[in-house]
Amino acid sequence: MTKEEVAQALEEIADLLELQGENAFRCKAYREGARAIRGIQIDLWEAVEGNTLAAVRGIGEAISAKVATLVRTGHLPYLEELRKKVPSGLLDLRRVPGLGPRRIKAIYDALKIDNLTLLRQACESNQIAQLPGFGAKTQQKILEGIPIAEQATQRVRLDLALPLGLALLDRVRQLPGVQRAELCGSLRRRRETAKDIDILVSSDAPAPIMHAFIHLPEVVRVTANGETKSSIVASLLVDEQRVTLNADLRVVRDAEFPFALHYFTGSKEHNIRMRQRANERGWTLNEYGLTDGTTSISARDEAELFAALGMEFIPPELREDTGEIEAAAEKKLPILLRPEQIRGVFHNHTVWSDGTSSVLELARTARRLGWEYLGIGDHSRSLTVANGMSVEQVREQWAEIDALNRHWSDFRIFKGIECDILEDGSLDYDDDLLAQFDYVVASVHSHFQQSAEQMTRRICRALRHPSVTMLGHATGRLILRREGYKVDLDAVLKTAAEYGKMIEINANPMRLDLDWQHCKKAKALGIPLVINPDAHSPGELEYYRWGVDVARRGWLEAGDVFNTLPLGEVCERLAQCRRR
DNA sequence: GCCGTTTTCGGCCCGACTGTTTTCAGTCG
Repeated sequence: MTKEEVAQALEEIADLLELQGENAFRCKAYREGARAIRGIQIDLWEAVEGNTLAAVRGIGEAISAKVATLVRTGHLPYLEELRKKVPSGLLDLRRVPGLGPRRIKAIYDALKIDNLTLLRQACESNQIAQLPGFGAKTQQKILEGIPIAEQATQRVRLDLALPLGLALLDRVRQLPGVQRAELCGSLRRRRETAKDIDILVSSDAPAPIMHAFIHLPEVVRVTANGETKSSIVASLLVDEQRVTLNADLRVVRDAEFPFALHYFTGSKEHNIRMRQRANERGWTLNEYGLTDGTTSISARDEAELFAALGMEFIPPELREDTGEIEAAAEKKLPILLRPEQIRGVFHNHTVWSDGTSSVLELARTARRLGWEYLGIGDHSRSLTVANGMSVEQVREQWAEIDALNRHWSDFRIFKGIECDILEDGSLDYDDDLLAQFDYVVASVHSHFQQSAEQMTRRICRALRHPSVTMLGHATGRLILRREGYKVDLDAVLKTAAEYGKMIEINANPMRLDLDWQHCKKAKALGIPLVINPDAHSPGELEYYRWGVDVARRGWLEAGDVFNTLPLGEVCERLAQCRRR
């Protein structure tokens, strides 16, 4: 049992106790326990055997005993008993925004509703609004939240799906008889979420490959098994989280591979336009080839396929029919940003607020990544839940960074802040202090439910502040979990352009915010984008790669992204921003 | 369930918001 699995078991206990109406602090204690388990530095097995678990803050006698049982046996009778008492569907209801444990329990006790389908029916027949403590508005909110909850159970975030896809691809590539193999579909295009994994293989002998595929160790169920196509349900631990997804394998002959690769990569909209283009030239394009009915055009790879239609190679990330076909025909596609062009990042958290490591630990990792600079942007004072920094702490942190900066001549730590944009668009410290940071990331962390007008006015006001350098996570969305706040992003972009402000691509795979669609708009307005991992630990600095994917989908080139600049130019530009 | 120079019982972060109420419960961050 991994720490993560133990932590998830404790969280499940918390969820189930909550749904039973258990004392909220008792539930919270299990959540704290889960957090503590995730945070312990030593090996879990050693901690259990050495009997040191109960000494960890947040873990007492009861939880350490349960963890010991879990680690030693892989089971926990207490949890299994709880599961029997609480219908499993109630956990799905927790995904509905605005539905917490108490309302779920109330709904279940009154109407025996234990799944999303029954919940929708009850809303539609006006039964929820009749319950004490509920009303028409609550019922409407629940009804609107059900699709979000359903979606959350169907799609999987890219950062979880891609490792599973790559693991399967790696297995497939090892199989005898496989000539070429690639991931296709939304994973290849690097969409934010995936609903399945598509793998394409070329081979002259599909049968043994099919057989091997459905017997891979990751397979938990076989849903289809034909001569050239098989479907499975695959499962893998990714970052200690269990990820389960459908996966399809298609086998074609090697001459067909480029056409099939293009076809199965999509998007559907892109493919339709490509087939239209082929038709205009008297050709037919499908997954097996490009032909005029009598002769077929051969292509060794996708580039030759595009060339046959008079186009540049279109990188998979651009294949959304948002202008890439026309640009490729005119040979005007952008030269997309590459991960190795990133030279540093801003907006990262340390133990000064809610991060897990010191400034020094983050800086060491940044240097190992080959970067020239690292920006620290801890939380500002209002965000007490994230241990936001007081003015005194800000000054202490500056002293620490100044001291560290004396160690390196080829590396620089910038003194930044992730400053809360308060309810009215003012900032969280006075102007004098703000002016002394190397840069300021301004972010919204409160009053999410303001009207679009209020929120837009609020963010635009913050952007006009002379000390603000860049806007953090522009919409606050959490992928598959929470919609962003209502805001007129076009107006925000316009203001950013007008006042010379940058906009962050928050590369945390749960956020990816600014999204790729708006990156394109920002680029058109000449707004510099900044890829920020929003790291809360050294390992999370690597999140920047997900931000590069967003940038690529947003047509960004190195010149559009601020943190591709070398240290000297970054210093100059930040100084310029402060003088304005 | 956890914790302890307010301590072994009685707190536990808390303010804002929404929708439901007519003073408050539930949810969220």
